[in-house]
Amino acid sequence: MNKPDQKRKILVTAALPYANGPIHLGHMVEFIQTDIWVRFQKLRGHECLFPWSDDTHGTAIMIRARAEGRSEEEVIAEADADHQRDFQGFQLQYDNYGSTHSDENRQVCGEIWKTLRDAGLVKEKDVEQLFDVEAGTFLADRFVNGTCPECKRTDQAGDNCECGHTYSPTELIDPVSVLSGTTPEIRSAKHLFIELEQLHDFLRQWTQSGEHLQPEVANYLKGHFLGDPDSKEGAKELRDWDISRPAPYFGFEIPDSPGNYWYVWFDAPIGYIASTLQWCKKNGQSLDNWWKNDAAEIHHFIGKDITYFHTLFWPGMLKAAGYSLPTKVHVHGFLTVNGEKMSKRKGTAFKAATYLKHLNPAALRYYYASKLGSKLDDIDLNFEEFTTKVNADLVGKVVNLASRSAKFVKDVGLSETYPDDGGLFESAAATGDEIAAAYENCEYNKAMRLILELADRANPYVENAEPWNLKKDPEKASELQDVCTVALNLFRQLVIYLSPVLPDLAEKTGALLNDPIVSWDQSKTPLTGTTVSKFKHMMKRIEEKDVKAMEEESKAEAEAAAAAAQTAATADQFNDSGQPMIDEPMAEECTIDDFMKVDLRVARIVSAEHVEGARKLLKLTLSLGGDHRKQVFAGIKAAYEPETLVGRQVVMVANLKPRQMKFGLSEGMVCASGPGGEEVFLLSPDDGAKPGQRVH
RNA sequence: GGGCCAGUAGCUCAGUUGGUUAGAGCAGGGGACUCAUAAUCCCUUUGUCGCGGGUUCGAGUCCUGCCUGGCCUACCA
Repeated sequence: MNKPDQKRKILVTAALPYANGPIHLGHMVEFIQTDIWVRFQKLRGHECLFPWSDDTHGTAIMIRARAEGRSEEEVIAEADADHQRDFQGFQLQYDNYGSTHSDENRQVCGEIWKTLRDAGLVKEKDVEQLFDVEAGTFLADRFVNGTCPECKRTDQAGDNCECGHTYSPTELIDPVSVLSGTTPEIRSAKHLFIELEQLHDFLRQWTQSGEHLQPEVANYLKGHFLGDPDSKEGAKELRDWDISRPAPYFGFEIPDSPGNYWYVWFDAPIGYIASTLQWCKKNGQSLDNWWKNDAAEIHHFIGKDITYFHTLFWPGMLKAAGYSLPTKVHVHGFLTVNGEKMSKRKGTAFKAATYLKHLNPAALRYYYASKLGSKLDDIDLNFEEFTTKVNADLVGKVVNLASRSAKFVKDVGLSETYPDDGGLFESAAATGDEIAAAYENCEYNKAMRLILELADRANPYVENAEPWNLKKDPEKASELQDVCTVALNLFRQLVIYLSPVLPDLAEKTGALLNDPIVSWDQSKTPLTGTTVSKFKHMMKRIEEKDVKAMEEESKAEAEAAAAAAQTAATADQFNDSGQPMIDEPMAEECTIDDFMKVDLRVARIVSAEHVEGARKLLKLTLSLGGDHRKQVFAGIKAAYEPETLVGRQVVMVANLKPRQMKFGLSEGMVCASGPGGEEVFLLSPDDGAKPGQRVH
């Protein structure tokens, strides 16, 4: 299809990491897979662009921001920084890193939306959904628990029960909002839908052509969604896709539908385009050159869980909006750890950052490469295998070639002409096409196998040539140089083949032989006549203690998180630190009369605002019920966003003598604990307390 | 419940359109070497190819039933 000597224009994407959490080694399977493919294409001399982005919208981010008392923008900015730090740690080579909460994304979403409207694909329908009155939000399924209408099991998820039944959250018996613990009410709201069925014929043709998808994936779509017009059951109708959410929602408001927002799955994949647009602006290119150009290929790398979105909605949207369709969607399986599903609770959902503290990114890149094929099978991270594989293959076989021969030619460099090596170099060069095909088809495991077979031929060559004996005889100096020239060339050839996986090793090899590795074609011609630098260690062996240290740390993180969650949820942990009492020792004994002098009252915050010029203060208006209002300046600016405080009940000192402050009169104090700054924790009464009630 | 995928040596996997005694790496056993990060090289043990039927001159490979595991099952991000 594509001749190897033809320069291709390739746009590659990986799934956009969600801004609601850290990157773990499961994510890294896909990101490393994508990065290897991108580096491979560049090495082959193709023009390859990898625009990437955080995925930032949706209810989950909104809820999290509220819970943490800060803005969504703060939450996603922090996630963005954390994600990119991890990606750089793993040597991922993306060209642009955007955000789905960007101007570019809003713009492209708007343009695509308009074409969908104009094409008559959008329709409105009323949807009944559970609404949490206290939290003031509609509840996505996962934010509701209740009793299964079928088997009456209690405490089941909003859309399915462990008995296997699926239902709508509105059918739940005794539904409870997991946000507030209150009983939500059913409310009807207008939603916007895309009538995907209008694109049925196109989607069948596109998914079943055999060009764009792995056969299992095409099969899955046919069996599940599209049906088969030639079968007994016939074609199935594609359901309408609900792409709007009513306010409040963190996302983009739909321009022609005020109060409604695009569902995160509408704007997330458009983030691929928006990130490309950002890159184009910086580099003076036209977006259409990538996204509306038949000569440009588009490749998506995704996990099998999001197949549906990328193989039906996404091509449907692109088609309707006049953009290029994906050339290929590459779907991969999940990561298991030591044969089991990753578990945050058990601490086997290793964070990328935790891994990087203890281990070399190259090791994981190689290990994943050696396991990844073109199928959807899950791959397993087994640390014993990981250690032996990296040590035996990379250090023992590949790097060893350089480490056992480079120092013999440090002073003389490589021979001027490439010596007779019995055809080793040439046959390994011939294997290059097969290795390249394996990379191209995402069969990295096959590529690694082929490369290691070559390494298994190179080491015996050195063994038989015995350079360490040649060294002893000054008359055999040129023979020694020749043997090492062969060994180093075989080594360099392997490193070129491995360079998409191990960019770091490629760079060090370039430095050793004073000829940087920049192109796949360098594997076809031996390097001669260059000087050879002093050999330095290129890759460290993996030590068991480092693996153990990472496992321990991850386990400790998991336990700490679990303990924190439990303390918060049930206050059932009595192993609290003694530090606060040390920081602030007990005050002098007081009498009940002393205490009664202080009039503590439940109050509701009815307004909260920033005070211009104040560094620490927020201005609060507190209601004690009826028309009793108090104005209070509280030093909690660093810990709370004003919007999150409104409506909240707190405990205040109501009879405190008013005090004239720089910004106005303060008529009381809100009770809070903590040392100050960001560490301030307001006191709140339990549910049922009423503003104005005295605290005894 | 329905669907997709997988099940080959202790472990990780290769086995092309069915064709001779089923392969590799790691691990295990024995030996060699000492240039190299206890690295390397040579030799070597191990299989009811998940189970049962069927098609065929011939099945790991095709069909079928079952068992086991992973995943998916659209308003979940």
